[in-house]
Amino acid sequence: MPELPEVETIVRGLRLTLPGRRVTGVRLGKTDFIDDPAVLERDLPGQKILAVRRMGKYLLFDLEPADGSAGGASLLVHLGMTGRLVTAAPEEPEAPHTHAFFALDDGRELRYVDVRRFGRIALLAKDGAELSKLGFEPLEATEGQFADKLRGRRAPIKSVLLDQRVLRGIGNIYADESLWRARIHPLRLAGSLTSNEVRELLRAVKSVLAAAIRMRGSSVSDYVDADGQRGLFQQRHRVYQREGKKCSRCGTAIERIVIGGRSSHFCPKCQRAPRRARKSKR
DNA sequence: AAGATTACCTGAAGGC
DNA sequence: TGCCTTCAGGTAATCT
Repeated sequence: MPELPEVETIVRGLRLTLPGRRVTGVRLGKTDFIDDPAVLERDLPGQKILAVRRMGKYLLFDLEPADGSAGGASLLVHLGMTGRLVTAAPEEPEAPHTHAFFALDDGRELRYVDVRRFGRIALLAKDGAELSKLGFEPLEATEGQFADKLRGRRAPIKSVLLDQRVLRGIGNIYADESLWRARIHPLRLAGSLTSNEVRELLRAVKSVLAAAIRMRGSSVSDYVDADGQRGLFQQRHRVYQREGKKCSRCGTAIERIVIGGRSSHFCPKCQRAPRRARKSKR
């Protein structure tokens, strides 16, 4: 599923061709995941793509109106679980579940494909409050900023890592992998982490995200980048979807539990359970 | 009001 | 073989 490293890889790919292109037409299929389809069809054609950016797991295409005025709107795309953005020649057959076609002035098309339609497309006005609730960009956050976000929170650290208001862009894969690297059990209450643990966790988050970006993301189910290429970081996963396999540090079998409705993978030896959650052992 | 739970959606996988 | 159930999870809505 597309998390920060996957979205970053897609953004870097789209940046090679999209800036400077003008959208010449919009064609939509199913629209139940689009904020206001009529507005998109009416207002997007004619606008020029100035830049392609990422905020957490969101892609943002900064736009300039046809008349060159300073409109400052942006096209927002979230890939949900199964969303894909690909460029194609108009005559190329469309993949199943292709729900949006954006024709470009170089004769090509940007297409949005999404089996489950958990994604989102919206046209944002300039300075919309839309993304203001997002937390820090993980690769730029400081230890102090991260610590402030964790202070007093009584939810499991696993759930807090998934909370986009804390650090934006982390999903289930990188939450589990970060906690393993930092040797912190996913059920630990976020506010109970020591300052050493907070520091180690942020270091782990940054190193795992950076490594995943270098390997062009994780292709677990159906993620591919803007060129249709799979990522490679799934080869480096230490716990995610490795239940029953040996921990690469200590050889103990990886376990899976459900936290907040999400599966969580960890090493029961490297990541010591809080007292409250420890199973009685004889 | 933070934390927990559920709905949304479809295809893959497993059970029988 | 085929039908049924379960699972995957990002986010928003709904609960407690």
